[in-house]
Amino acid sequence: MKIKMKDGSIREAAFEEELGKNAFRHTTAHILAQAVKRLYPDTKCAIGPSIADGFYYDFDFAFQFSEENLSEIEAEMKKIVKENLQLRQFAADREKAMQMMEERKEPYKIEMLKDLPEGEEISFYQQGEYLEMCAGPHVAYTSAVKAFKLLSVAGAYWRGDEKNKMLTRIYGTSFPNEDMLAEYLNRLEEAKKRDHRKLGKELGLFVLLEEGPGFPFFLPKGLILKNLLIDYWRKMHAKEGYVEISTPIMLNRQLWETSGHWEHYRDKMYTTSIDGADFAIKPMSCPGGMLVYKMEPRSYREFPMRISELGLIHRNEASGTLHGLMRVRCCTQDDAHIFMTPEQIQDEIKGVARLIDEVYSTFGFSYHVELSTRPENSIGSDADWELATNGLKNALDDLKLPYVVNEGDGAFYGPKIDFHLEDSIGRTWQCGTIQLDFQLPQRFEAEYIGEDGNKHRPIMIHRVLFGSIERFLGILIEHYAGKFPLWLSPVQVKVLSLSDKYIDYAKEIEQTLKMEGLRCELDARAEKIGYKIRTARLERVPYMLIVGEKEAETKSVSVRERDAGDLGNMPIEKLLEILREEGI
RNA sequence: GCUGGAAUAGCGCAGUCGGUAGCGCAACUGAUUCGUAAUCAGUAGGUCGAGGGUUCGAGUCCCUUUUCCAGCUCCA
Repeated sequence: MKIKMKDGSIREAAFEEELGKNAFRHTTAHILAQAVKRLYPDTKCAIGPSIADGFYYDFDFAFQFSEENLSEIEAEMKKIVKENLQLRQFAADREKAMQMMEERKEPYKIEMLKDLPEGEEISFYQQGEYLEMCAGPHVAYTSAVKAFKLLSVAGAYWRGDEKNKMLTRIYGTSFPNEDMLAEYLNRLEEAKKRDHRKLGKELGLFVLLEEGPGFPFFLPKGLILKNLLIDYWRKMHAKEGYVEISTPIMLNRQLWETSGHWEHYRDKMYTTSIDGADFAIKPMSCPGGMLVYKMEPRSYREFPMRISELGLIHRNEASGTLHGLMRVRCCTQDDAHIFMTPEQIQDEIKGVARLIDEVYSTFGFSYHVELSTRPENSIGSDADWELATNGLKNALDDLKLPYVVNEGDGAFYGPKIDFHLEDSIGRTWQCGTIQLDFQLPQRFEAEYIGEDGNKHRPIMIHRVLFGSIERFLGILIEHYAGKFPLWLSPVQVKVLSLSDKYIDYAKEIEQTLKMEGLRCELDARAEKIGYKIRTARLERVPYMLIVGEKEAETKSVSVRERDAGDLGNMPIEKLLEILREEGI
């Protein structure tokens, strides 16, 4: 069973197990709140749920709270655990509940109370002197919480609305024993070593500089990766009946007015003027694709017409949201627009979903699916939205793909299916998406001649598989922890010479491998072999070839694999055979 | 954008009470010519993110600002 946690992450888990863990974490959140109230009685409490790997509690402190305060709270929490307080549940009617919360001067609880339906009994939990309005469930005694840790402090808007006051959120986690806590913290540390920003720097893949916040620079090895992903993508699309185009990154204001972007997406667009006319740099590729569609009369016989475009797009994302390659201001979307008849909708959506599954399986990614519905700031009629949303739903049902619904999270022109991937510490990122759009064809007055000889309006799908190549690459780096499969490795083989005496032979090997199309480097420094191996390993090079006297004499190489270690001595043909089998 | 933190050599970091900016790795030079995760010695490298202020004196204290980190909001 899939469970969507309050922090947005999706977990596969047995329901009872999940409930038990949640009750446990939720109780720890109560202990946290009780400790805070003891230490700083003026603090107002908001909410404190359990989340995927722990819990949080939102407070409104009467003073400037910082991480330095966490240790004194932890000390107080330990006391509460030791006191072994019982958590007693009781119900109260609305009036009584209101009275209790007013006595305790808890404005956030009062606000929540006001929103609860009339006549409903309200649940409370009491532990020692601390009273919390809460539906539960909880564990029975505070002493059950044997191991916990407060992890970080952050701001969070009251009720998740940026118009509201920002509260102070304390994150923590708890476990039934110290070993489990230590193991969790250790796992977190290990995961941080896979961070694509750290690996990107260590492996020389990309860099983000102060001169261009959110605008990544690709370094030689990173660009090899990016280009390899593109090669893979192009081959796949050629096979799937797509034609590729490329449209300008800058187009005039009128076009963006027609598409609706000027009105609905303007705050994220970079604009400029040319010869006195307004222009915008594209935040999406669809309007350009639309113009290509409209170039000449189209027939139903050409449908489904699948037009792909690796679009370089720019979006002025808010500064605080930037995150390595995962969230940038400039990226390459592996876009495609499919024009079709209404009858072709189901098959096309299913075809794209299958493609996405194929791509993600190739890299060994697991993903979850969300259906995002009509947002507030949208264009188009209710009927169109319903038709489009049902179209996506039916396709998902047909495919038997489990999904969660994300109300109001669709694009302004249509609903979408989103495919989410996880990074090394469990944050999820939207990558693939399939969007059904009735609006753009109308706005651009796109047409095709049907079987009946009359003009009709085509249906349009926008879709990406990677999402953005940058984000996908970020996920990829973390997924493999920098140890890319052979076919993706920026350097596939490194030749390590034992001393200068064998450099000529080492160069000969390097040349042979390069002629075979392998990405190969030679380490000919006057260093010991152990040191060269160490360097190559840190670079995560899949194969190391050691060449010295023995190899030069027998015209062979001694092979070391990144993980498997020594593979022994072999002729170069044998090595090539191994590499081909693995896939180059 | 919001809340809280951080910024010192290419990278990873130390720098106490405000009193001469340091360590390791990398780089460079020289020696070593070596058999599976670090050979030895030496050299060079800094407007301490930027701008202002307090002070006899600021990496250190204060203000402004930029970027980054965690989370929120938003999103591919």
